[in-house]
Amino acid sequence: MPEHNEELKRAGLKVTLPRVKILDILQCPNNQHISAEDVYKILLEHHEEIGLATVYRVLNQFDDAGIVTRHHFEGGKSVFELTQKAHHDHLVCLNCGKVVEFEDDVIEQRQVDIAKRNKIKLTNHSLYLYGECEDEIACEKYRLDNL
Amino acid sequence: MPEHNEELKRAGLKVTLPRVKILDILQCPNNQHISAEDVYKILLEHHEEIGLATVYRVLNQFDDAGIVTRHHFEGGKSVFELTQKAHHDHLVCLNCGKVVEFEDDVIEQRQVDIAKRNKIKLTNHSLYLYGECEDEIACEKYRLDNL
DNA sequence: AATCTAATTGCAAATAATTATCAATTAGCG
DNA sequence: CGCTAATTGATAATTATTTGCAATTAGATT
Repeated sequence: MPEHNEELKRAGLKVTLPRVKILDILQCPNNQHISAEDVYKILLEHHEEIGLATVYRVLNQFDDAGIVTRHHFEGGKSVFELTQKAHHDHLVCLNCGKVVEFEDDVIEQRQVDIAKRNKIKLTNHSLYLYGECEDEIACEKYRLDNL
Repeated sequence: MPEHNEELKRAGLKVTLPRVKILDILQCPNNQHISAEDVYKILLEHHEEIGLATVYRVLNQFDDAGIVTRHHFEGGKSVFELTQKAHHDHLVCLNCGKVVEFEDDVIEQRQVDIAKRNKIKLTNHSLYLYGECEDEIACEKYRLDNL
């Protein structure tokens, strides 16, 4: 927990209950790639009286501070994940919602080359692969577990 | 124009004024990668009395029929482009909004491999590169021209 | 060409995701 | 401990998009 305090202070943010709780939730392996709405739902389940507006505000502050990374998966709403040390991209199952992270140096390098060739200084990129789990039974189980 | 009629009929859609006008707009080189709102604005400029809801509905029908492809660039709103024969990805300048299309067979192939390795049947993907034009003068000019 | 019917449209109201307002509360420096 | 700016909660506002429904219309059928 004290590591949370440090992270927040480093970002110039006061250590408040909403921020610490939200970091706790983001840290949980089940909650990688989670939407603001879902963070809010989990807070409710934990009987934390934190407003949805605060969740949005805090996630935006975390994004600005680089603590979380925002993604726009298909489906309209933003999802957030704790910023990892290493860059990676995402593979998403459209049936069960499972997200697999991957990194591919060849793809990364070709992106840089393409940008250079077009005389554009690359600032960031998003690569999302969408598909369906080949193991349908495991897929359905995952979907139900994360209803 | 008759080519529009054929395209619509093939999709099982009646040939109506809104649909033809919207296809006209999408076809214009200036309007590749255009939002529903912007299609609507152009219709207004052309004094076409077509409602915004109709624009959304038609674009969705075109998307379902494969006539257009929907993209989620950064910034929240969907943009549409006429579906091209060949798949391609996009490079977007965050200053002027210019969109460059590119295709890279190596990247495509690696995506397929990554999906296979993770036992997910790839259905589609989105790859967007974001950056800033290196030629700032041309960039600013482009931005102003497309205010 | 007149008729018919299901598809289409326009408008306005409804949703969904997110942001802004503002008064009340609070972290943490002095 | 007191102060002040940062933070929060509740609610209203915004933005992007969809939906309900009555009126209109494309195009198949007489």
